[in-house]
Amino acid sequence: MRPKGSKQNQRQKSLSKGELQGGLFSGLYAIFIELGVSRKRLQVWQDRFEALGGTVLMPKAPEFEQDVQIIVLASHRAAISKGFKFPKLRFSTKLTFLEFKWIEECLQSGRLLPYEPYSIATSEAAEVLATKKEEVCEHLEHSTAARTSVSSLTDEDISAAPALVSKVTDEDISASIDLLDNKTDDGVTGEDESNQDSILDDEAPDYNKDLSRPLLELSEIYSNVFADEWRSFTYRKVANKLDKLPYKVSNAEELKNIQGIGKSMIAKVKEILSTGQLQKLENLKANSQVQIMQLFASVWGIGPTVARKLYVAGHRTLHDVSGDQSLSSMARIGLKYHNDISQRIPHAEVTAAGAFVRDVIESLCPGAVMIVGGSYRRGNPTCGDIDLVITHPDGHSHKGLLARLLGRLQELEFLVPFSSSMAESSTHKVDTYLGICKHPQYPLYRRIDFKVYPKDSYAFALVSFTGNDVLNRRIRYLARTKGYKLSDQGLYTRVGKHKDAQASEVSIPCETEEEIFEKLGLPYPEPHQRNW
DNA sequence: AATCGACAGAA
DNA sequence: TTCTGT
DNA sequence: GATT
Ligand SMILES: O=c1ccn([C@H]2C[C@H](O)[C@@H](COP(=O)(O)OP(=O)(O)OP(=O)(O)O)O2)c(=O)[nH]1
Ligand SMILES: [Mg+2]
Repeated sequence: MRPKGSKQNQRQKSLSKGELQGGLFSGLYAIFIELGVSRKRLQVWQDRFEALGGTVLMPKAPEFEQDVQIIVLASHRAAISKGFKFPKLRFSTKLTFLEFKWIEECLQSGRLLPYEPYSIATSEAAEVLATKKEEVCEHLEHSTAARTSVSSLTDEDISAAPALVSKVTDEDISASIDLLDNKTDDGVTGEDESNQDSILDDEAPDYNKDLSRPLLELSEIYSNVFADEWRSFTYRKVANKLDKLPYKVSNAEELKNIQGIGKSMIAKVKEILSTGQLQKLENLKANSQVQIMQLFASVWGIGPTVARKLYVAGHRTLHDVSGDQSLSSMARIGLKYHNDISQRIPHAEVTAAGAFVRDVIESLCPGAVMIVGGSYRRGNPTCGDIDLVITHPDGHSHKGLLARLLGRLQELEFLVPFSSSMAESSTHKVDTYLGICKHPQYPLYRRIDFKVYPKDSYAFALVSFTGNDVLNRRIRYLARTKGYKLSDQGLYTRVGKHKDAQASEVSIPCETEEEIFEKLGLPYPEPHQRNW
């Protein structure tokens, strides 16, 4: 559904055959000659070529069933004779030799450009016919990994210009309560509810929305359409950063010294500043495949892979999709409640939902602790979903609690029946349930997450579930560089020096969030300061 | 060219 | 494993 | 995409 996590590192696609019609490159076959360009760059082009309907063939001896036109992309003429073995084809296959520049500009403009200014004259016959075959290299390989830019939009010159960041020092609103303290209270204890939607965020950095919005949109497209999670992630990080600046950026050069913002981003900011938009983004948004895939991927349970699969299968609307039998149960529910789920949840409603669940927990398991985490705990005015973290101070009563809780909530018709992990058992330390709920006094169905942890993991779980995701990834990365492994269940030391290495079965105990940040050498950030 | 968090759950 | 999700 |  959404971008967020970086999912797997490697491959993702491996969808079936050539498309029908629809994609920018649908029906086209191309061979990329990896000479004169970095592998990474090549990979980017191939991925996008396929993402938009094209089929990538291997340089060595491709074979086809029909007469098809094949485009051979290379950096220059010499690369062709050196890196391309003219295949002996059984059918008359037309080969068109083009410079990489062609696909680069096609991608940039979002249109299928004519071959003309890009064709490469080959010494041999421009067309090669043959009568032999080699091996089939349909495209079952597809390795995918990290990629790099392709951009090259407006130039990006840079000059010097200081401009410091600074920031917004805020004071907290919420108190941090970390289990252990309550206990005697009246059963289930809540926590910092920065009550009454009075979350007056100190600063209202709306200064650079016009800059961050387009970048965020690009982030979504890179994730949903191109499955390029890393690129998507950095676009999102930069967008967040711009949102937090306490001043309005009027000159892209001001961003030069901010870490995490490189020349490509500066160039884009520059373009937005001068033209009011990003041509690259506008082109993508104008592409129907992009629009449709984004729509599909906006459904909870549908990611870039399935979105593309559905598109290739010929689906063009959510109604089409709803009839597809291949949908996972999660996607089915995501589709059913798509309209409601798409709505943001007001702070007050999250508070009410939390209270509702808290009461049920209390009746089921006195003494249990529940905290509403996620963006709610960070004090955001609206939330995308409801995140609940549950544990029990006695160290064992949490076991089996989730199943009972879910059962009860369904009886009360708060939870929509949906077998996620309903069947408890759980082989892990953490019981997780992702589902849909509706508070009796509110009209819309909402996404809700439950996570039940043993008390020893509670502080870690709280940090993890409070996020945001960028913070989680950053501090975990930091932990790794310091010889630790941080997760939502503990902080572990790594055996072998720095690189690789693993283990440490036992976590370094931490009772509070403060302890965790302290051990990482970080100043403690209040929940509302964790919107990294 | 390598790295960019760590994990749960469904299929 | 792959995909999607947190 | 950014950083090392
Ligand atoms: O990819 C992710 C997504 C989430 N989380 C953690 C941090 C996050 O704060 C928490 C809850 O996730 P959610 O997706 O609900 O994000 P949120 O921060 O609550 O934002 P919102 O729900 O408003 O979209 O889980 C991650 O570590 N990685
Ligand atoms: Mg949330």
